[in-house]
Amino acid sequence: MSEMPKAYDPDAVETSIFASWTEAGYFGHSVEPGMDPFTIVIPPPNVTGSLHMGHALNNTIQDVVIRRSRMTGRPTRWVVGTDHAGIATQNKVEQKLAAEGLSRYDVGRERFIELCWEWRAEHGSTIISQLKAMGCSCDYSDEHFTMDEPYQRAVKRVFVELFNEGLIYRGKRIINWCPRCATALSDIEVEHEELDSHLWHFRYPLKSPVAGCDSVVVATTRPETMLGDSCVAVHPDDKRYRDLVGATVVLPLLGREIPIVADDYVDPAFGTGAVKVTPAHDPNDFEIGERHGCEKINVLAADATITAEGGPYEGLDRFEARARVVADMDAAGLLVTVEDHVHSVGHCYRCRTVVEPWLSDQWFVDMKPIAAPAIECVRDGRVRFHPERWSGVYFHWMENIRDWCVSRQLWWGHQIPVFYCDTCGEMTASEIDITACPKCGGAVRQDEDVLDTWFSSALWPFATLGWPEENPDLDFFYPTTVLSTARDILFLWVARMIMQGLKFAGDIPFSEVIIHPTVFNAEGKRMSKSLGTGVDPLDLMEHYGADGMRFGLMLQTTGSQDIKFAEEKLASSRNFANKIWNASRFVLMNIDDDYVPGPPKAETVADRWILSRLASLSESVDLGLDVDAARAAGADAFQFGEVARALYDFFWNEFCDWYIELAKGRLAAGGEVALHARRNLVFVLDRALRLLHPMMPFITEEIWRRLPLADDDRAASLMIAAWPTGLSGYRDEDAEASMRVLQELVTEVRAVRARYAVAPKTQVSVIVKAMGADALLFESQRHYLHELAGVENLVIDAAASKPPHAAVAVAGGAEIFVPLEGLVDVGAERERAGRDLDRAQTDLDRLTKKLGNEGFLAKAAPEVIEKDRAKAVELAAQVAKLTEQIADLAD
RNA sequence: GGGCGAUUAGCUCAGUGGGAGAGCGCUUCCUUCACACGGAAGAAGUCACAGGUUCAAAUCCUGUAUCGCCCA
Repeated sequence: MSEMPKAYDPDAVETSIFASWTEAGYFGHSVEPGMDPFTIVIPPPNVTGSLHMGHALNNTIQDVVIRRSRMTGRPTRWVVGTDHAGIATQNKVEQKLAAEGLSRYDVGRERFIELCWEWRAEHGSTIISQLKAMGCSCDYSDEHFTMDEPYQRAVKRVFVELFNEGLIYRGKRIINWCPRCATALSDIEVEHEELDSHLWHFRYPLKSPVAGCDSVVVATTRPETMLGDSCVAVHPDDKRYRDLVGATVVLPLLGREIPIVADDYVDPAFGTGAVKVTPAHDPNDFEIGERHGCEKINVLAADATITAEGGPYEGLDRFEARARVVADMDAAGLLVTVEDHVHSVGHCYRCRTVVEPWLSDQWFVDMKPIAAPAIECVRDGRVRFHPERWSGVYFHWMENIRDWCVSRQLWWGHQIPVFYCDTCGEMTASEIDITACPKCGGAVRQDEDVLDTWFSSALWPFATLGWPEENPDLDFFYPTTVLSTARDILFLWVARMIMQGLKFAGDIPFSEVIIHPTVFNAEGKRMSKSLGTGVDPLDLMEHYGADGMRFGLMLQTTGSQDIKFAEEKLASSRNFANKIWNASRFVLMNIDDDYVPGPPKAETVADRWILSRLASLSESVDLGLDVDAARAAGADAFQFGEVARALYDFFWNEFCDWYIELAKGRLAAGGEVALHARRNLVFVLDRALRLLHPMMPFITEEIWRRLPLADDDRAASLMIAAWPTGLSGYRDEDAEASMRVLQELVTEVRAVRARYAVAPKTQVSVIVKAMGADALLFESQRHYLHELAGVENLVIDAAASKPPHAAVAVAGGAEIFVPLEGLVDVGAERERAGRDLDRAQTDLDRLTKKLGNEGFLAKAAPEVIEKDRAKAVELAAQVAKLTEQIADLAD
């Protein structure tokens, strides 16, 4: 066995360990009838993407739960792949063309799509290789892409079935138009932002005065849209305008004559109570226009310049047009006033351009019928959110769901499988491309638009398993088990997968949905590459190792919905890895070739204690990671932060700080004593490494392979070794209580040494005044005081009294005297003992009062009362001892 | 306007009814044969604020303030 270096070097092990896992085929999957599979589909990262902190967190979470499941022996499968990301990919390729002075129209649709595939071949595996660097145990032999040929068939099948059922329709509606991307967006792809703007009040003259009134004042936040006004609306009950309903307004600047109508939608309290109505450029105005039969005048072109309808403003950009309209109204004396106004402006979620509500022909999915079963499956608990409160957010959206605009004016994506006949006008949806109209045989042309990328990603959990073909994989692995994702795609993706899974795969797509926290930077701002506020996970892995980054993220993954990224947690995680490395190194250095593996043997208080703590750790890890264990205990699962802390505390504060130190003496003793100490160390280390492996796969694997284990415990890799079970028999409350007393004694003696700066090598004498169980415990474990506190001469005596020139302390029920000839500062000792006394007295007073409270005694749980009584007795004894010590120190 | 979350040590955050905790930072000491990416000891908090429930509140309820997110 090779010597272990003095410090853990992630670079030296990660690549080779990962290669060994790959070569051994551990990432693969197999159908094992009769077994309960554990499946995850990865949220497919954009093919244009590279790993960011959100990916790093989310994929660590998935790897943690899937590695644990694999170790429990369940057949596991982690489906990996990428999303074709319509807008983002198209942008990349267009940018490349632009560098050559070309647009997509110059190369044509067919060539452009070829270029997209080329781009994907060249760049599309970046993020997959980054997942490998993180150690993610995805099945890389089974990689999917949302534009794969079989996937395209699934998308077409879904579209055609929805079409034939009448759940997909085409219509002229107001949609959200991104002028930069030149495509429609669905409602939830628009991000609203409050902006400081103005409310402009315009005077619109009447054609002829009515009841002495010759004009009406309207207020608007988008002045340029007045070019498309086709009526003015007032509330029917608004007395101010009652006489004007039916009158005609002459639209300034253009001279168009438009009516004044009465409509309930108008809020009399907003602005002037009269609103200009632009049916082609506002969804509410569209409704008003429909009700009153007004013209829909489209004054914006696809690139957000003014159309010919805008008369003299034709060709101007929308913001330029706004300025000109305002200026011209002002010049005409029709600008009444300008108020400051904050309003919510929609931006494209891909490019941040201000979107325009715009009238155009688009395809929509009628959502209400497919939403109902998707609401039900969460309501009845078949699908559960973690944390549970996200189900409320889901319900709210699903219950108010609106039709989904699924057409996009892009080239890269799933082209809508609808064919129009130029001869008879028939519209046919077909899974296979057709060239002739099935009705009249005339020539057909396919709809030019593509589907929303989310339309295809909604099929991810079953399309990746081979749907719509019936096959064993789909039967066995669907529904999947866990879906882990960020909250920002709860509606865009998660809800739609649930709806489509139920509708097309006949079952929920997954049962557990983990909504993980969002990672913000240290200032609490969104991480953004363009703003330079991001942190690159690859840099972090370079500094802290993959395990350090993973564990550091897990430490920060608490119930909170935000993480303010704390890099120092990664530093402590790297240090933690090094600590484990060195503890393991110590254990292995103390094992020679003659060592015979064997079961652990709880010979000493320390052995019983560490085994009990190990059992407790095992339970905590299961509770935090296993959904069934958590549910049985009435808790929510997926408590990654708590699990990470439990592992950290066990390894560092219990195994390293105490157990290894306690074992040193026995190792030195040789013979049977040393043999059992070694076996215990190896056993505890083995089980603890298994528990840690899902979070820190590399270092645990590297160490574990070096452990001299019995054949029963061996496996070719820790990755496929058995998950620890059956440790609960090691629980031992007595050993834990004894250990607490011993630790207290050691700590008190160390504190005395530190107080008087006793040199580390100098041994001290200690007199302990103790009786009963404490005395027996100290007697049996007296060597520990020597090993851990440098105590050479320990006297345990129930009748001891304080020698002169001694430092004093109390631990549990025992009094401690440390004679330090010529060193002791009596004043300092008194001060110290006085502080201890104050603290003990305060606690005792509080408890005495509590125990004297009738209400407490009558209503509190008996074990709580008992615990407080025992504590009060101990405190009373301490108070007496400290009082006595202080009196002695007065001499 | 509606909903959700947060407010605990200098910083980042755990802790959901019964003794205020961790990591980092800080102070003192120590390179002792696993580890200085280390060890030992220590200082440090009005648990945002105000009411309420309870024998008992950081924890449950109500309200307020501040910050963040989502929806309309």
